[in-house]
Amino acid sequence: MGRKQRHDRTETVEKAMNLFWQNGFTGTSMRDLEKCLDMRPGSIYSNFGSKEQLFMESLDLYDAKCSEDFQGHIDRATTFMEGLGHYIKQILLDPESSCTCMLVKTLADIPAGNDALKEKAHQMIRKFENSLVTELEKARTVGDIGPEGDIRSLVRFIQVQVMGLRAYAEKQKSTTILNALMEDALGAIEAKAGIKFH
Amino acid sequence: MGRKQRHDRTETVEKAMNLFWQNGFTGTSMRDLEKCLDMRPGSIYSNFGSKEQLFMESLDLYDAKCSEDFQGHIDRATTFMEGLGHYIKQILLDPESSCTCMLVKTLADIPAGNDALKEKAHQMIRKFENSLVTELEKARTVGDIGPEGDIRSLVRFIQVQVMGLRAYAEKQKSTTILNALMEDALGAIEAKAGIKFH
DNA sequence: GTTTATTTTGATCGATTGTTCAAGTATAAT
DNA sequence: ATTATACTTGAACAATCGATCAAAATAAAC
Repeated sequence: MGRKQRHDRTETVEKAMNLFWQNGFTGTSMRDLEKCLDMRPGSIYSNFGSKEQLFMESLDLYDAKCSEDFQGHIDRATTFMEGLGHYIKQILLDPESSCTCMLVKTLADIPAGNDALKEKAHQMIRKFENSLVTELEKARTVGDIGPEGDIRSLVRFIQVQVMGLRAYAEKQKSTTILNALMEDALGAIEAKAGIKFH
Repeated sequence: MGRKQRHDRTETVEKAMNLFWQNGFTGTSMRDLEKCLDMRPGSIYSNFGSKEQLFMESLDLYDAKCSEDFQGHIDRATTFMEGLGHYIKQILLDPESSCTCMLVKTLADIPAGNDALKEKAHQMIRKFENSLVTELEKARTVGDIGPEGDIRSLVRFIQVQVMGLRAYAEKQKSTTILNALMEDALGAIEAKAGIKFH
C-alpha cells in the first residue's frame, strides 16, 4: 500500500549537508535545495518538516561522519599523534569538501535569535572535545603522551590549532604552505602534550 | 546651499560595521540597517550606492581600526611578543565587540558567486600579514626574536593561532580558560620564533 | 477493477528582500 | 521673497524568500 519513495533518505540528507556546508544555512534557499535534491517543495516539507529541521539533520550527519572519520584515523594509527596528524591532513587537503568546519561556519552564519541552531552546533563541538579527551586519556595510559598536564586544556589547545588551520586553509590553498603549517601546529601540540621528539 | 547632512558619514559607517560584524552581510537586511542608522532607504542609497558598497566601506573601516589597534599595541610595548600578547588579549576579552574576526566571518558568510567581497576580505588578510612581516623584521634586527627561521612562515603560524583563538572564543567565554589558551598559543609562537624563555 | 494508503507535484500564498524615485524639506545665494 | 541646490522621506517596485495544500500519481490490498 502506498507509493514508493523516490529517494533514499540518507542520500538526500547527504546532498543537503554538502549544499548547506558550502553556502551556509542562510545562503541556501529552498529553490537551491529543490534543484540539488531533485525534489519539489511539498516533498521536502512532508519528509523533513522545514528548512531548519533539514539543516538539523544535516548537522547530525556531519557530526556522525566527522566522528567516524576521526575515530577511524585514531584506530588505524599506532600513536595518537600519528592518527591526529592523518586526520588533520585529510581535512585540510581533501579537495572534495570545504575545509572550514561546518559547525564553526554555522556559528558564524546563523543570524542572532535562532538559538536552537547555535546551541546544537555548540553541543557538537563539545561532543568532539569529549571524544578527544577519551582518546587522550587512552594515549596517556599507553605512554603516547607525557604523564603531566591537564588533558582538558590540552584538548582545547588542539581545538584552537584545528580551527585555526581550517580557517586559514580557506584562504591559503598552497599544499606546501599548508603542510608546513600543519607540521608547526602538530609540533606545538606535541610540545604541550609532553612528547620529547617527533 | 543645499540641506545639511543629518549624520556624520564616518559615524554612520561605524554603526553599519558593527551591525554587519554581528549579523554578517547576508544576515543584515536593509530594514535592519535603516533602524540602526536611523536613515530611510533613499538616504542610504544616495550616500552609499548599495548595501554591498556600504558593506565594502564597513570592511575598510574595520581594516583601518584593526591596523591602528595592532600598531598601537606594538608601538607601546617594549618587545614584539609583549605587544602581540596585549593585542590578542584585547581582541579576545573585549566584551564590546564580537571576537570572531570580521574578515573570517565574511569569508564564511558570503554566498558563492560574490567574488568581489571575498577577494576584498582576502586582500585585507594579506595586508595584515604584511604588517606582521614588517614588525617581525624590525623585531629580528633588535633581537626580540631569534635570528633563524623564515619570517613569512612564522607569520602564517601566528595567523593560525589568532584565527583559532578567535574562533574558539566564540563558543568559550570563560576568561580563565581563554587566558590559559592565550598563554599556550603565545608560548608556541615564542618557541617557533626562537625565543628562549618568556 | 476497485479501494485504500502513501508520496509527489506545482501552483500559489503572504512576508520579506534589495532597490527606486517622485515628492517633500531644509539650506544658502540672489 | 525667490530661486537653486542638496539632502531626506516613504510609498512602492519586482524578485525572492520559506511554506502550504489540493490535486495527481503510484503502490499494495481486496
